[in-house]
Amino acid sequence: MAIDLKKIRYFVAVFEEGSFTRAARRENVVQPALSVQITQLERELTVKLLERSAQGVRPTLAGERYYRFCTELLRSFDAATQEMRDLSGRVTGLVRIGVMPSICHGPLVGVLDRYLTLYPGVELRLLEGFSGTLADGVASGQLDLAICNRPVPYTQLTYRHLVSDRLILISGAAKKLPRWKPVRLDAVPDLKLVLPFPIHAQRRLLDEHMATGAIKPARILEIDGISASLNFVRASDWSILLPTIAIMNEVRSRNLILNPLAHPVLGSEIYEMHPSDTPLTLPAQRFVELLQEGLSQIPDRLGKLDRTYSPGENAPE
Amino acid sequence: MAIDLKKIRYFVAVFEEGSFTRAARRENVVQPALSVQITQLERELTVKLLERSAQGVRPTLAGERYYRFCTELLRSFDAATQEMRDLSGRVTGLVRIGVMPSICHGPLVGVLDRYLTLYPGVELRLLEGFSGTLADGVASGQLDLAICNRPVPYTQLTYRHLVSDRLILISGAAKKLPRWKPVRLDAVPDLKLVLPFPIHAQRRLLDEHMATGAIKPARILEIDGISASLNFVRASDWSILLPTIAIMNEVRSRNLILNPLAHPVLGSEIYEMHPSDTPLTLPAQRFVELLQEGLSQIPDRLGKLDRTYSPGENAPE
DNA sequence: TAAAAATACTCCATAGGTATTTTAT
DNA sequence: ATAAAATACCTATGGAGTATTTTTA
Repeated sequence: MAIDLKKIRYFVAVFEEGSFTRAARRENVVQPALSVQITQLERELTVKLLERSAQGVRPTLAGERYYRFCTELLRSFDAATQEMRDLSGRVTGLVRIGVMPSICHGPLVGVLDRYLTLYPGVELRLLEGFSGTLADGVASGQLDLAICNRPVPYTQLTYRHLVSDRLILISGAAKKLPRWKPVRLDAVPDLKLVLPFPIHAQRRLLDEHMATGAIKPARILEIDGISASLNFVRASDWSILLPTIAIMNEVRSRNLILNPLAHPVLGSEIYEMHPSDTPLTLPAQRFVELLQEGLSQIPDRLGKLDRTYSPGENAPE
Repeated sequence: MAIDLKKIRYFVAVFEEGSFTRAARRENVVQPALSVQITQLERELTVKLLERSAQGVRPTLAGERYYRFCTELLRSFDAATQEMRDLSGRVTGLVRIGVMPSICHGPLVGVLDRYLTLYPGVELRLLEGFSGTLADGVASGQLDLAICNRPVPYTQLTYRHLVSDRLILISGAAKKLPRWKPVRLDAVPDLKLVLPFPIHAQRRLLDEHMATGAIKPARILEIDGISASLNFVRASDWSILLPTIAIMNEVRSRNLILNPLAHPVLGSEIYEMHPSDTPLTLPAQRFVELLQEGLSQIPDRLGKLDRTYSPGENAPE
């Protein structure tokens, strides 16, 4: 009867979905449940919040206003709840994290595993995405935290540098390059390069170097998606430029040839990003710590590999 | 199971009452109900909010923090709910009003009656109190609105002047003063004056005039409470100074003698006061409108009486 | 007529009540 | 020994499910 957080959540869902039926799906209830709850809400408020039609619902002016209030309320409620959980010292609660693809492909696997066993009380929600998407997610409160390259500066977001990485040239075995030998990109003969889509910051950086002639690919292929790209490269004589962390799990793979870049040296900076007005929750802090630990081991290992192992062998058993 | 507004209200009650038992009484539920709800809340938050003892409860640090959040949440929730109700144009919802005693005694009676019949959808909560109490109530969010004299300026409160009134000398019939004849207070022989307690602004004003000799009471009696004072005055030859509005319902009473003040002229300003950051809700607005209407009629009536009726008769039938 | 929402009912989970036990001073 | 909170158990209100009707584009 009275208004409670459930009614408010339901209203937010119906508002955002523009449909009782879709909102019911999202909230894992049945459409009539929402129908009666929203009707009761409107009766309590003595005001119509939504205009119903055969195409779904559109908010009234009052509905728009109430929606803004509801999202604000839920946001501060969730924040307070998490703050209390953090105060207990036990790492529990919900944490929503966005991670850029190269890290998802590389170090995340091991970090995730350790994180989940170390903190069994945590409910983790993970989104793989590019810097722009992730920044939007964090800015809109959909994500608590994102791991990404520094994107177009949002003023309401705080960035913290985690680690500096470098791009490495990755080629299929068919490309007869000397393993581990540093290469000048403008000196690689018949360089056939797989590139990500032009929307990504990484790609724009590469474009600049192609414009100056520091990178002179013979051919270009655009594939968006690390797995797809790597699988293609593996079975061909094409190459791709990725942060070293992205292939940390494939370092031993004999059908990938890895070459550090002698020129140009292409950096890849990895940042942690969260809303400026909300400090990281405890589960989020712990995630960053574990990830940073995982990340900091990479350069060492690659460097060691670089020094120790001769052409013909990527790494030891 | 999940945290909802009910749990939050219960926690606020237990926190404020310092006791499950008292909080249960306040919330109209039974003690074990609160006990399990608060326990569930603590489990959800994974943190102890209250330290239980045989003397009741005291909050933990986390409890203090959560309480601050909860009151803030409930406040903004209630405000939003009322704002929605106002948007509907129908005058509904809860309105909590503080009113100073002289108005309670005088014009409020008729105004209340009209208000309640005009707006049957309104739930009214009324507190009689003095300026200081009322200002505290409004500042702390316990009251939506107060009708009072302008008190010590709170910065977060907005005042609006409603009407100017004057103090009038009210004496028992045993005090043989000429009815309705304006008097100089320093010329009233054997003036025995009933005064309110020194904490009130009104009293401090009178004290100043007594210090300057503008008022020279032969004797003083302190009674706090208009009804008590008037009843005593009615049956004696004592006098009291009150705003004219306070005795508007007793103007015809033969055993009260009323004399406007020729000197000193003592004003009584009546203000409406509410939190600066929250505009008046619709039911509150309507209350002020009705009250102002009721107040503005008083000076006319008294003025008319003053001119028309001779000594020996206060007013017509 | 085909969607989407509303209505009517049935059922069950859970909040709240009653009785009692535990705890701390 | 007393006062307060916790626990155990029971009851009933109300939220959610199922089936169906109503509405409108």
